[in-house]
Amino acid sequence: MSLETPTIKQLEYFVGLAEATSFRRAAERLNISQPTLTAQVYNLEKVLNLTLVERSRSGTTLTPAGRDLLVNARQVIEEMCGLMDQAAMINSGPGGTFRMGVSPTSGPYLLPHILPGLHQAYSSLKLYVRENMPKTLELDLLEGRLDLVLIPKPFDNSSLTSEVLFHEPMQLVIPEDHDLSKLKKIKPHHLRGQTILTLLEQYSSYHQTESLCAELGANIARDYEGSSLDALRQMVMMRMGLTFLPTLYIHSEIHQPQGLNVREVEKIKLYRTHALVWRRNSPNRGFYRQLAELIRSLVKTHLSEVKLIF
Amino acid sequence: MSLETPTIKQLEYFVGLAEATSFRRAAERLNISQPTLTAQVYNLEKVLNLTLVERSRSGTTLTPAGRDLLVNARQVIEEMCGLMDQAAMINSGPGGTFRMGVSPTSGPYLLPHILPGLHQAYSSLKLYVRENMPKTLELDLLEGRLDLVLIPKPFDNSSLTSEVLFHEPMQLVIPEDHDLSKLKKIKPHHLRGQTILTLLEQYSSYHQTESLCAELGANIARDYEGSSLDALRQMVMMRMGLTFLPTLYIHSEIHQPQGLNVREVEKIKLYRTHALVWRRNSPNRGFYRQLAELIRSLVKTHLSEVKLIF
DNA sequence: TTCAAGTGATAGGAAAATCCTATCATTAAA
DNA sequence: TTTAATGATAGGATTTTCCTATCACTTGAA
Repeated sequence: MSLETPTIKQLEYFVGLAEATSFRRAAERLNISQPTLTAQVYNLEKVLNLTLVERSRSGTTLTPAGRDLLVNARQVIEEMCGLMDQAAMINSGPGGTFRMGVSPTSGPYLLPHILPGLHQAYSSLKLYVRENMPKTLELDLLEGRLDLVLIPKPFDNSSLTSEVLFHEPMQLVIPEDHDLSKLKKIKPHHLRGQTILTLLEQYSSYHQTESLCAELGANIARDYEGSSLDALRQMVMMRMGLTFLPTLYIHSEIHQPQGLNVREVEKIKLYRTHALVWRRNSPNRGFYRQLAELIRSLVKTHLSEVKLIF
Repeated sequence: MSLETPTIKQLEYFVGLAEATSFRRAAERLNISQPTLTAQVYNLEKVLNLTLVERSRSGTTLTPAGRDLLVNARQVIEEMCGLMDQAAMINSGPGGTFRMGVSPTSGPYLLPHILPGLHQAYSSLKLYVRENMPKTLELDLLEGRLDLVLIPKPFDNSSLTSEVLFHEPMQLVIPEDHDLSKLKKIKPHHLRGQTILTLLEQYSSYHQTESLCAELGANIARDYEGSSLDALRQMVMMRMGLTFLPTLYIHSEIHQPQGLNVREVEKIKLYRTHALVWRRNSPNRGFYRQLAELIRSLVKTHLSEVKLIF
């Protein structure tokens, strides 16, 4: 674009004049004075270096150039109206396309229960969901590539605000023909010497599991770290060890752990804490807070049969 | 559109800020001061009633609303660029779509020889040609529905300017088996008592023919007035009378008057005068004058074999 | 911890643009 | 000839836009 562009007002005035075919009538319709209109149309002609309007003592006519540019002027105004409409849309509800990151260990098992309810509550809300490892998501959030992140705690950044959604118990998963399967109630000491499979270190559950194993005297399988819950399940079925899986995963019908047994370990409270995270100073933080509250209540109602702690 | 729209500048500033992700850098690129940018972006946000940009001490990020509206803003600017381009195009040569009216008695026989040359001279020139009766065209021109008219004189309006292009002789057309066909040279008195066919009164040649007939003692056929030169030719072939046809028509190869003879009448100078007409105060009058000159020279070179008077 | 460099926000005032009222000159129509 | 309507112009008030100087804060390096 060159040094100077016309003003939107000038275009509006020009279109108004073209429609009214008279400076005075147009000025009246546009609620401005006739000299103002004269001056602005003249300014427009000056920036474009063209004569747009043919003045006579009996009204005005467009020049050929004026007729051609009238089309363009209308298009510009049209686009501007589109922008205003869009802004109004966004204003009417919390709008815009929010980019949310989720962990692959929770997204597939949590979001299907949440998204319908969100769209019902905020019909104009658009979500773009991206799955990635929590550490990566945290960085994306900090650097503005994401607006919201839904991951298990913990995370450690002071410029981020988070709202805890709920706590999800982890349950021990063992092969059906494993010795421990015979036990109804598994006690902490049973785990001593067992091999425990975990996710990659980038996943937040890793460190939790690690300290737990250290406490119990169980070993962490260093060689095979899973990158998905499904992978962990497969590895347990192949007798590579035991693992802790989140209740939501176990509950999800698609992944009924056939050939596996699920057990609680007495006196051990292992759970992951899901949180919704955003930048501390985000202008939408008010809305994000509402969103967290809504998600919480949605989980409560839609996942009432799952043991979750709020 | 509501009461107030953003400014083009504000949109440009906003886009610049979105691209630079920092008020200072953006301000530098946009050649404005940082406080100005801050203020204008704030104004934009106020008009739209939205927060577009998330400010932090380490640069800026777009909010979801900001990202969505960035698209719209770019579109508006795009359209504005289109307008500027169009204006530049029109500026580079005489441009815009000129609406020209021609008489059906001259357009089909004259324009094919002219238009190619016009487009060669002014490559950006666009012409929209409309055929109609001269009287109608004159009104359309006066009321701004046309920019230019190419018709035979005369016409009588003081607010119109015209430039004579050339004079075109009219020639007598008679059936091959008519008595006068035997004569090599036809003299004025031969026409006494003959029936002369003319176009409708709305055509400019009518009055000329009328006064000539009165002078020679010939009769005008009141019952059958033609509305096209072809119609006149047909009527002559059906022995309904004689007529004067313009040289250009006779010359046009498509209408070689088979079965008819063309004769000049001695001492009679009947011709029609073609003129290019425009509104006296039209801003393009300078260009129209050039156009007339160009048409004249095109006719001279492309129709040199036709006897025309300049 | 300290310091330097970078961020956006703010204040105050200058410059430019926008707009208005009042008026003029010309034209078209009554 | 008069009357009403047209667009152009002058002068001045108002609003917007913009700049300089400065502040408050954060970040990252020393």
